[in-house]
Amino acid sequence: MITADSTKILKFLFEEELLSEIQKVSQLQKVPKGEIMIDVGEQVKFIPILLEGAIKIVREDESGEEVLLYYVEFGNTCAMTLNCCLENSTSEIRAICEKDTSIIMVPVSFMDKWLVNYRSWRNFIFQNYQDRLNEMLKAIDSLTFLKLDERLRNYLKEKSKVADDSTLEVTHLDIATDLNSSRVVISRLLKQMENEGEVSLGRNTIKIKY
Amino acid sequence: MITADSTKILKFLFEEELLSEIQKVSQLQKVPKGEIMIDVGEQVKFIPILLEGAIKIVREDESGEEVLLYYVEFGNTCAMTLNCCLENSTSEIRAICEKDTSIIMVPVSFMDKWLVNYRSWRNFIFQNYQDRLNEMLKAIDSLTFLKLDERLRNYLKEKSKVADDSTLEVTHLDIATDLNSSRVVISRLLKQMENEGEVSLGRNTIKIKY
DNA sequence: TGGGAGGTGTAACAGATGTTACATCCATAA
DNA sequence: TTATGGATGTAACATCTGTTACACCTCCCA
Repeated sequence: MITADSTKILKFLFEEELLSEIQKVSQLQKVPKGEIMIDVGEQVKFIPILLEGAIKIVREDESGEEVLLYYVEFGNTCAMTLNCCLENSTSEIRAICEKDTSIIMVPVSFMDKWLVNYRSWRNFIFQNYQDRLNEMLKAIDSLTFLKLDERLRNYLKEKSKVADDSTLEVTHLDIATDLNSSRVVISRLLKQMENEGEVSLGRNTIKIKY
Repeated sequence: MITADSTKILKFLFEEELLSEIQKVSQLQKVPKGEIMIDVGEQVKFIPILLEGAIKIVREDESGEEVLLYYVEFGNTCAMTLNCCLENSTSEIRAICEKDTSIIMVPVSFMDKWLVNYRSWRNFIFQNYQDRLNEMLKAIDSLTFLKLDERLRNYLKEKSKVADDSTLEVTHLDIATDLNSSRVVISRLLKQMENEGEVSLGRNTIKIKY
């Protein structure tokens, strides 16, 4: 059970009746920046809907190497997570809070009933599957068709959009991890970009110039 | 309208009543091997369900470079296509018949109604979204974490599985296109694999040895 | 029968990315 | 203040992948 106020900001997504159902059965969770919300191999038994903040979704292989898949933002849920809710399997991905974040957690058991009863719920679920598929496609495009320097540019742009700030607090190693590259390579490319006047670099900060 | 026989082989997926609805409103389409079923930028107004054969799904960028995403086989549909059915947008991908193929084409307009009325339809749709997301994840893993030689091995294995034949009819150029690489590189790697006894090569054929 | 198109083999080279090694700088805790 | 760990800069080199060029083969059609 959560307060009616929490759900009110989702009223652009769901009708009044569904909102009050959500309010009755869900829990509110606040997770601070940097914390791991869901890790690879964990069971997930709730559908997370993001009220505030942003979540970074990354994929990890057996040897511990990572790659960033996409971000989940306000009013969205993570379809990769729906996946393992429904199949009762474990998470294929890691979800890390990119900012301080509030989430509504809806028990999986309501999924099917609401699909039948609420058109807005159906729309919500399908819209999310579609968005996630499109994000995955973007990731594949980037990995397949772009050189690392272009991937880096896109990464910085995207991260700056999510943070809503043209100055990023991030280390070269962080970036290397997200792009599955190495720190030296990222430093090299960033220095090049600085020389071209695209960014200015400082300790733990990158300022993007337009 | 199609024959009842055509839908009967889907009875492991749908209940009797839904099967007869599908039969009433759908069309059967046969597409020969090699033909493009759906191309990038096309409108799609039906949900394709595969009765027979296999379909290769590839992504293309602006400059005409390609990469193979995954195969769709018997009893499945292509969630990337559902995508553009529902959004009324155009296809982000190209679907090419890998074998002679029969498809049931269900008009999009029934999608929502059946979601409400048939649990088996809901399961079908969600299972397909999940399968596609997992395929996309596999593609990302492969692109991110594997060297080209391993990607090539996986490619040959997968293609042989879909063809149900350990001898593939394929040129080095075909493979290079699917993996977004170049013919010379693929020839080089294949020759290496032949020297290691993993495959034997002939004109237009690759035989996989275990 | 001759010739062209497409498929394959191979060498030499180029460019992008990853690795290793080491220097320096900064922030902070002891 | 000093010591320590993390962040960054840079050089030298290794490796993987792509490119260009050319030879030769097979198939098929004019």
